[in-house]
Formats: sequence, structure tokens, C-alpha cells
Amino acid sequence: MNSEIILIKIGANIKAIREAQGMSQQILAAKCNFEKANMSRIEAGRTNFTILTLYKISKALNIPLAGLLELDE
Amino acid sequence: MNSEIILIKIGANIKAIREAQGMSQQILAAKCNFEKANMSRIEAGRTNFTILTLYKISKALNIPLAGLLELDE
DNA sequence: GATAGAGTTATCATATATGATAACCACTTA
DNA sequence: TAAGTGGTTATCATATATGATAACTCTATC
Repeated sequence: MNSEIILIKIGANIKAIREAQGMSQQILAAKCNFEKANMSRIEAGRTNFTILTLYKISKALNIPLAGLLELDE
Repeated sequence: MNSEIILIKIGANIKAIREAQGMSQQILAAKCNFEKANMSRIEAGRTNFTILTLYKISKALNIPLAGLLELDE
């Protein structure tokens, strides 16, 4: 699996979990203390984000860190 | 749990898994295509590394991505 | 058709990850 | 003692993440 795909898959995971909670990108971004545009970038797999950004998101979604990285590799 | 601790814990996870496989930092770094000094930085929690770096390490250790992020949060 | 909410994209400045190199310490072994 | 292995730390240039802003589309609702 190449790099682009990894980021796209993880972004899709985040989006799916967010939507399952009925939360908007706007709100999720706010809980993470950044702008919705940045969340869009992450969910689309358009940035190779860091562990701490992943952590902020996991906290905001109230799920364990590892829960965002299911890739069926 | 604060940011510093997160990175230190994940670094410790990587180190523990690497050692369980009897692999040196040198070798693991080589499998990831970077220098041992960078692996040392990661294992010590001294850098907020990216998803793709995590992915390289998970591939090199032959474990799923999520396996590196167990934090008992 | 005007307003508002949700999401996307482009752009920018700034901070920091990345990859590399080199110097260093500790330990082992020839 | 010297050489090799494993790991750490500092430093550097370059690439890119981050956070913010603004402009835009689309959809729904008033």
C-alpha cells in the first residue's frame, strides 16, 4: 500500500467516525483547536499529519488513538 | 495525558517491539530508509513524527499501524 | 433570492519534521 | 589497545505540517 493511499484511508476513517457521531468538520476542528479547513485537508488525505494531530482528533472523537488507524492492510 | 508523554509512550512502544524482535536501531532505521540517529530521536519521544514515518516503522517491524499506538489511555 | 451551514481549495507565514553528518559514550571482543 | 556495535545528541539545510484567512460551491431553509 503506498503513502497516498494510507493517508486517504486514515482520513476516511476519521470522517466515518466523525459522521457516525453526527459531528460536523467545523465542530470537530474546533474541539481540536484548529480551523475546519485544516480538518478538510486531513480527512481528504492531503497532508501527512503528525502524531499529536492524530491525538487531538482521537481525544475530540473520544476514541483510542489506535482506533483511527484501522487499514485492513 | 499531555503531548510529551504521548510521544514518549509511543517511542517506548516502538523500542519494546523492536527489541522483542532482537533488532538494532541501526537495522530498523535502515529498513525505514533513514539514519539511526533519527530512530533514536523517535524512540526517545523527541520529535512529533508523522503518520507516514509511523507507517514506515510499522512495515519494518511487520506489525499493523495501530499496534504501535497502544497507550492504555 | 437571500441567508446560513457544511465542506473544499488556495495561499501565506511560521514552526518543525526530515534526512544527513559528525562527534560522542558505553560495552564487547579480538 | 584498537576496532566494532549500539545508542545518543547537536547541528544543519530543506521540505512540509500547521494554523489562519478568504473565496468558493452546494444544499437547505426562510
